Amino acid sequence: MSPRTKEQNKEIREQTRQQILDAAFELFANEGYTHTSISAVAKKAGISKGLIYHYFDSKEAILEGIFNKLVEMGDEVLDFPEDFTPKDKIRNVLEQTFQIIETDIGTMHLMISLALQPDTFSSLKDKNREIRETQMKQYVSLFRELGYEQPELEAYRLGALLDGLLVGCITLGDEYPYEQMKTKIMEEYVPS
Amino acid sequence: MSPRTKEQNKEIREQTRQQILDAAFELFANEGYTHTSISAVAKKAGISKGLIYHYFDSKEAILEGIFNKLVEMGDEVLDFPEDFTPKDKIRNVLEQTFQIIETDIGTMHLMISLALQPDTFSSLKDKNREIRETQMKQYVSLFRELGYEQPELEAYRLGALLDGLLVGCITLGDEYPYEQMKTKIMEEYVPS
Amino acid sequence: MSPRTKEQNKEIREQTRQQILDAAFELFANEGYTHTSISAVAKKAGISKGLIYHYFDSKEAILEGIFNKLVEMGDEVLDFPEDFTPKDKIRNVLEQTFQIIETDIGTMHLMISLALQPDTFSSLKDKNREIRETQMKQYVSLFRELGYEQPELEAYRLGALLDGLLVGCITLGDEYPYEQMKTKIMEEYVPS
Amino acid sequence: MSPRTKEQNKEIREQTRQQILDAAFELFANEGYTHTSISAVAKKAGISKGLIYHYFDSKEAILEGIFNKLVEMGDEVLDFPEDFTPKDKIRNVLEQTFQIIETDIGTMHLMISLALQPDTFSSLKDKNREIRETQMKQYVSLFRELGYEQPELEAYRLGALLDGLLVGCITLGDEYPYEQMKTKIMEEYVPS
DNA sequence: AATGAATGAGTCTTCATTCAT
DNA sequence: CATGAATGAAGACTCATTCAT
Repeated sequence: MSPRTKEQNKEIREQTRQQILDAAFELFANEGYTHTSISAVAKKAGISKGLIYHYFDSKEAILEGIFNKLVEMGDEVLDFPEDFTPKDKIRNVLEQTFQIIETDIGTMHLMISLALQPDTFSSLKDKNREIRETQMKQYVSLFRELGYEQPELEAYRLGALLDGLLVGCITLGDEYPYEQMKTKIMEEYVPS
Repeated sequence: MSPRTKEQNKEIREQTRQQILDAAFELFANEGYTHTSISAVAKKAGISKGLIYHYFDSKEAILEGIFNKLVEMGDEVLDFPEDFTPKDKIRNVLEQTFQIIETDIGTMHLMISLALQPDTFSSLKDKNREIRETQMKQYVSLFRELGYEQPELEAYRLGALLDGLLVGCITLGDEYPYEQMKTKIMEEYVPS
Repeated sequence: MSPRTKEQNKEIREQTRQQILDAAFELFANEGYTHTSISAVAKKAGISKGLIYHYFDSKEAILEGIFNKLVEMGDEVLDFPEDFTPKDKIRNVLEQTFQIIETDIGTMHLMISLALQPDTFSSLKDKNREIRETQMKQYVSLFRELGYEQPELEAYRLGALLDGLLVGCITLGDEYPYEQMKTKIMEEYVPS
Repeated sequence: MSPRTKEQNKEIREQTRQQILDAAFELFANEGYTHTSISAVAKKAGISKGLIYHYFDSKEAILEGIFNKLVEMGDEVLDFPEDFTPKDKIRNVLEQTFQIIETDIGTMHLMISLALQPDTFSSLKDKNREIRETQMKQYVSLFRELGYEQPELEAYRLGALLDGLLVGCITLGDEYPYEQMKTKIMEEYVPS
């Protein structure tokens, strides 16, 4: 007799949207963006192809949706309690980063491969650049607090080391001496 | 009227093959593999579409061809005169690597993006993995010669640093403090 | 809580129906029938997509609804006071026709483009044909009253002239010497 | 052994292109542009869907191709021998126009319906407008030669009459008193 | 060795229509 | 009476690959 309430609709929308995002993320991460068809996303999400366009304007918009989620994730890394000493902070940052690499390697893989793809997606590239710069600023202020002589350069160095670690993990997988690298890096920045 | 000699034929073959490879590389690097069509490669190489299939079985085969060239390029880095001291060697390796980053950033971009693409052809992945392992072995023996305690780990560490440097250069471009990083890394491994 | 009375319902129905018709007409006229989506009509009418299907069986049915309105409009042209002389009548017909062209060019544009569209729904074509025939009959009796020798043919001639005028206005817009043509036609049929 | 000669290719290209144009024209004219799918054109032309895009950039480009042919057709009407008297000329123009209406009503139908379609195809509209203006200029010079007082207006009047005739033929078909109208118009402009 | 016409499967996207609420 | 989420068929267009010459 009566239409769904606005809240019901909102809930449905939110849920379906998330389904699409989840399905798309898994496929994009595993098969690559280009090799994933909208059909495949729809099938994985258990909905019709057409419905996807009810929620996203285009295939690229889905990607952006995913990216935004990732950005939110990344932002969490940067916050830590106020009473942390600089040393606590850097340890914390490193631990959280390792954590992400360990649990969300797929996410990181998707992010870095998108960032390095030569073609398309300039919007994503800009966003990625932004993320990196934010992160760098955090690192810089950290190294400054720690009394490093060249905090800026140190920030980039740490960034490079972590990016390289990620690249290694992705390309070599289990053959990469991840644990040892982790330990080594930790000792380098947070000598026990 | 006179048929081409076998040598002439071979020469022509080699030349055409190289034309295709060059055209494909430039397009793959600038536009991305997926966004580059065989037609475009043919046009850029100045030959017909059909002819490409006389030289390569498929689009993927062209990519492999490119990759092989890159591998050869990489191998050159690893050779140096016998009379080099270990310190000379590491300096030389670093210098050559920086050289490549500076002059062939496009090449490196293509290589790393292919290596990280989730959907990338497994054959390329294997080859890429191989390259990396070869490189690592070289690094290891170098660090061993230099008397490092954990030569293996140091090798991976250097690899990570250089990969990360590359990622930085690609994503941030001119905004990346490349020169300073270069100096810093040099001083770290080859203190003057 | 109190249910709406039947009359209220009827009123609402009529009003909503009209809203749909108005919205659809404007869009069809400006963007073309094919390029107008039901969604767009719903949005413009300020109602939901589904509701449209309570009032009309299909997109085509909306078009028919519009057409019917147009027919009614056209019928009004044909009525005039009984005490008009034949000359008054023909002047009146012409004036009203010009009036419509001036104020409702959009309407006329839609009508004629629908009438000429090859694929147009046969139901509309029949209706259109009907309209034209009715009009012709009116013209015929007018020219008969006026004592023309070939009233039938004159009717078709006038019809052609007015249709052609319309086509000119539509295709050339402001560049069409509408006012002069109007004067010329008036003088031809109603010499002052 | 050897590839097709350039001439062979050109011939093939020309022939296939024409096949597509013919098939598309027939379908566009009978079913309407929008209702005709590229698939249908391909099937009618006896070729694959993809091949169409080897010859035309888009569906609209096919339409433009057809239009250009039509324009060429129209241009022929405007040429007549130098020794014609003005009266000969106007008779000739009218006769040729009637000829086209009689033999190529489908063509005329397509042209006028495209010109009146509210949406899309501004390029076609411009071309159509151009055609009309060229025609008008011819008419004007003709009426000037014939000594009419208002050659410009007369040109538009004749244009309107012929457009209206066309509209009548299209909408009423066999029921339209075409022959009588033709005679009437001829007598009006070329009194015997 | 070389050409480019031809194929057809696959891609993203749109939209009239239905249906649960 | 009213909503808008959901469907699915259809459409324009792309492109790796094949093949006759």
